[in-house]
Amino acid sequence: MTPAHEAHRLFFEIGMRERARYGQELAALGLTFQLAHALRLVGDEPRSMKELAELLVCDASNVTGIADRLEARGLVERRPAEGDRRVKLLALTPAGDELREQVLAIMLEPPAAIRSLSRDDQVALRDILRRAVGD
Amino acid sequence: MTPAHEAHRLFFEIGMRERARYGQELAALGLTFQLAHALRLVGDEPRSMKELAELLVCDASNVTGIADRLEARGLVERRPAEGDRRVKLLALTPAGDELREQVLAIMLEPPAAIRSLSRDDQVALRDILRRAVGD
DNA sequence: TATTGTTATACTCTATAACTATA
DNA sequence: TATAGTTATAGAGTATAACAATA
Repeated sequence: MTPAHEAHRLFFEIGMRERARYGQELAALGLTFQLAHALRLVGDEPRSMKELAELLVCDASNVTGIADRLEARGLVERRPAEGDRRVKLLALTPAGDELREQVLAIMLEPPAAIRSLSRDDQVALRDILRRAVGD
Repeated sequence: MTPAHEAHRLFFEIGMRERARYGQELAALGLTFQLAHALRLVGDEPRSMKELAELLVCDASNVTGIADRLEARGLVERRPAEGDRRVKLLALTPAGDELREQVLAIMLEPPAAIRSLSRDDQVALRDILRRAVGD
């Protein structure tokens, strides 16, 4: 097994653990991954439904339901856009903004596997991953 | 942003890209991630439904449907287990074994981000990830 | 009584296609 | 005609609860 293959295997293993961790923690907030992800994206700035579909990499028809579920919980609201009456913008409510902060805390928390590394290893890992994504 | 946080962000980014890549490639084989994952796990050795549920980290009731879909496509078969007539073992058919090989080729292929690294970086990444998962 | 697998039910995520109201 | 959003529909993944067969 090459170093690249073994690195990938370990990468995948850590990723699966993470998926389980934040899945559980988001569920404790009553959120699925998709809803949490949408909440993150809407929070950066108000988004049209179409924009959100592109950011979520899903068909536009799904965004109706995602927005419905977020809106039903009072986390976002649909607003008319200026200049084009077809467009609706999704914007966070105060409650949505508050919950989004908790989502960010969960999603941005480094995995235990990374936290367990020495400071030097964390820096080396960051530098290698920067090169990997082509910085 | 700490090195651990940035490493996590980059890690997550590579993971999302990978998810999209193998999602597409598995779809070309007519498989979802869950079905492909189940096929991988069954292939190592015949598994009882309960075992498979544990390995997939899902409720046992889901495995009935997963097994149904794989069986409908002739990829696995249910076999009686010896010694306990409640238990059914899932085993690969020859067609399932063949498709599983293609699944493994897709899932074990290192991400482009890792392949693009120098040999030294690949080795360093592997070693750091080994330490991260606690080897 | 407890366990294995199944069924029934319900919710979410996903895509495609058809529809509406705008542009 | 084309686009933004919706609705209808269908399949897959998920969980809970109730059930049959077996232990």
